[in-house]
Amino acid sequence: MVRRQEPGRRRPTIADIAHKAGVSKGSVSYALNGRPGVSEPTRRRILAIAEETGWHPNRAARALSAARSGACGLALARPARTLAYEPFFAELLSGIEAELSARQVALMLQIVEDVDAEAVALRRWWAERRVDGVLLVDLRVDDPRVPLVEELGLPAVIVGGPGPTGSLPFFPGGDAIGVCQIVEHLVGLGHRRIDRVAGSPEFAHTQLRTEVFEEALAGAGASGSVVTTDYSSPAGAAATRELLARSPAPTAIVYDSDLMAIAGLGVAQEMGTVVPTELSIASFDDSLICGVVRPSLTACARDVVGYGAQAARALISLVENEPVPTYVVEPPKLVPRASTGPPAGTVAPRRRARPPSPVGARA
Amino acid sequence: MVRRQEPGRRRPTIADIAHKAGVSKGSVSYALNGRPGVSEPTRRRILAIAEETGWHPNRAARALSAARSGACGLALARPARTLAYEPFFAELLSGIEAELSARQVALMLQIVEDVDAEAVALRRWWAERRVDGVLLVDLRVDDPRVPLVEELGLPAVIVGGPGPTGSLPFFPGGDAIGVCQIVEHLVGLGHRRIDRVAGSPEFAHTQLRTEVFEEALAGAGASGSVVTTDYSSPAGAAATRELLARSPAPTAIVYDSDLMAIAGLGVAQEMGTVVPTELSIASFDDSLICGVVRPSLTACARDVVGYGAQAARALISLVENEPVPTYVVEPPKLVPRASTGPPAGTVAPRRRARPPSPVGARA
DNA sequence: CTGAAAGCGCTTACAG
DNA sequence: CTGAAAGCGCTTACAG
Repeated sequence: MVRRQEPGRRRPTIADIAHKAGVSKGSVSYALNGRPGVSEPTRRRILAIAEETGWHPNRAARALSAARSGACGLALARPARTLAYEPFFAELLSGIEAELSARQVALMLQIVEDVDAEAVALRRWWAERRVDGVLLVDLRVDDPRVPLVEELGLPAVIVGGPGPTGSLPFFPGGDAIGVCQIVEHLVGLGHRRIDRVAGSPEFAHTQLRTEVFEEALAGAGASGSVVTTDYSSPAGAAATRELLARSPAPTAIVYDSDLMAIAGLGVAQEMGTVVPTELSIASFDDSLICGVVRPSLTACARDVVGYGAQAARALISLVENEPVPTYVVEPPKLVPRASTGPPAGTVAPRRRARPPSPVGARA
Repeated sequence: MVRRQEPGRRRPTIADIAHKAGVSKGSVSYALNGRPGVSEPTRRRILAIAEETGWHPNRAARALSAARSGACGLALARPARTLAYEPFFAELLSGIEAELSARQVALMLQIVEDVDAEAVALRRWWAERRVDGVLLVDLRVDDPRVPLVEELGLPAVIVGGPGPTGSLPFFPGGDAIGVCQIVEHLVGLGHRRIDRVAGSPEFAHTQLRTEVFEEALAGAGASGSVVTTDYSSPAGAAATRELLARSPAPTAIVYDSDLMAIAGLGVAQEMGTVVPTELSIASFDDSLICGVVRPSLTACARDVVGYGAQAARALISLVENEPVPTYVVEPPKLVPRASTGPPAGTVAPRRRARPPSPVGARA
């Protein structure tokens, strides 16, 4: 076979090292992988030559013989610009990336149309041996990916999953605790009519939030309804308009994402509804934006970077057949800001807005 | 050789297909790759079997024989959470990802400490044949990566580069035009003392912006100074404090990133400096945040997602030895908002702030 | 048009 | 401790 002539420098192989060291390729491989089967002096000589020639293993060759690709996959069925607009995913990716990079594991990231396309991507990665394992986010009720990875024997970890699903390790995203904290906060301020602008109902975490939301309201003697959306700003705006037009109107609205909360705040201001005097607004995820918009937004802050990092670490352990480490992330924390206050007509004292520059201390 | 027993389903290989079709592996390879050398009926039979068995090429095997990894690399010397906090990178990555995903090309992404670590990563990727090419961002003056990739013969494309560097295709990031637009806008409003809070001076695009900024000021008979930072919020805040304490104080400050502009706005508000009456603020990149902060921020909007997509496409062409497509991105566009106005004492009419919810229309 | 074979660069049992 | 060899799953010149 004749190879296409490559431009650029030639890469040394173990054959080159074996030749220089006067030993076989097998010995070189043993030495380089720290395995028994070579004498200490030989090992040192081989390592020195590898070092001085700048040898690194050809990943394709190693993957082919070791049946290990050194990559993990994440297929995401969200709009293409989600990475740019949803802080949640940028943060999650940041955490995943840090963990994988540190271990020289590559990430296959693919943005697709829908769940079915996700399954297609997973199956192809598996068939191509492109990845050693996958991260599953945005779990759906009866998600087809779960039985698929189980059938294929493809190591997988669920991130931000609502709870145990099939045999897969799952890493909860703090949705239940977060919703409780927000409702408690609002109820504590005196609200009894609290609506929620939710994300896509197809996602299991949306359903979990809804269940917890309704239970929490009932438990507190409050009421409210849930409008689901596709997470887009326009949908968040439309839902807000709809809720504010109802009678009786809610005195507080909870949003499933910062993007929608901002859109909702804009609608309220357009409609002349004063926040928080006439309407309290609370949001999820506490991205940078919550602290700088006026009024600043009360939000539930989750350690999303931590979720990503821990899930990635767990997946690596799973792939290596090591015990999956225990999940330790910061619990969600409610950050009260200027967008929530007692409902109109209440005598409870107004909280003061926080100083105007919480931003400077963040990055 | 005995393989580790893999759990899960067995993946079909071309040998399986050859066996089922009663032909040689070579014929299967030709048929599957759409090459001459097989009769049409045979080809169809082979394709049907591949389809029905769910065959996909083992990427490692293909990479090993074709000397092509099917991956591109991006090493980034920025703080670990940059992806989460700097909208520029999330948007760039979003564009790159969309383009690569569509062509089944993987992305190796690695966040490292400094330029030297970037070079180490590139060299390792090259030696491991991990990537077929790399994207170079945050180009520095006399960047060591340029001679390195040239020496290695590693296909590379510069993204957001200031201009031609070595033999590499470069994709300018609109820095010069953007700075001009901002200065023109401010000068047009009557400002004559305009300072700038810049990013890291080590980056070539920072230097380019500085040159253009100073020329533009001089050309307009205005003056001002530049303070460089590490792009962090605290640094942006500190620089603002320093500039506002000077005498004469600037009537306008230009920021190199939204993150720093927001921090600067916070400082101004803390110091009781009214924006835009006493101080105009303009920023770069126009992320979501610019439209929702109060006052909303005048910013130069660049098509960062487009930069990423085009650079990725160009890199793929380069790797495939095809002609690199022409660069066509939206030019930067100044988006005037409420944070800029005539300097105090000017009689020019105040512009009105835009309606409060430009956000709802965006996502 | 088709088959048999070599080769990509590793890993790893198996003999010496 | 060391070497020779087979094998991972492809691609591709070379003979028939």
